[in-house]
Amino acid sequence: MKYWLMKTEPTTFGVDMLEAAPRKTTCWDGVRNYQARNMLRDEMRRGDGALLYHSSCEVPGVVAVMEVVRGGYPDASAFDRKNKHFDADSDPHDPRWFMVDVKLKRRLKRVITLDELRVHAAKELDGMWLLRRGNRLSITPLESAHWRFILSLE
DNA sequence: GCCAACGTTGGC
DNA sequence: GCCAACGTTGGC
Repeated sequence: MKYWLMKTEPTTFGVDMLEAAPRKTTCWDGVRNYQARNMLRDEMRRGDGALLYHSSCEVPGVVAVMEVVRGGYPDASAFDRKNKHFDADSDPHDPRWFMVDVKLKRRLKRVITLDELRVHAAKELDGMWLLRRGNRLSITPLESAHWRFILSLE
């Protein structure tokens, strides 16, 4: 079992919308980056843990714990002409983009902010993807020790 | 295969 | 809105 951190802009899709979704579950579609695609397709499995992170908002930070309830499968939004993430070059018989399903396990009691995570960047959270300079990947792996430490801050 | 131009991300 | 950092594109 692996752990992940998944970024989203709350104005586009945040924890409120996830909580309101049927069975508090959603497909995580629209990822159009090859590195992230490879993780979605090859590495993310049912049962993995994922932290939900809000970016580009007033207080960026970790807001919830999720579980991957379905491993990588083709991202249907790539085939939908009307979808913002439509990709004419993605062949349904050889899909280019993948997604997973995630379910909200619980909201954190409070937001664990980016600022707070940074405090520990050189020690407990050394090597964490999110804290690396210039990192823009929307899905990143999380070491289990980092997962535990972040949740211990709650 | 190089690399300049361009687009996107995301904190501030 | 600014801008650093990075990914992608496309001419050569």
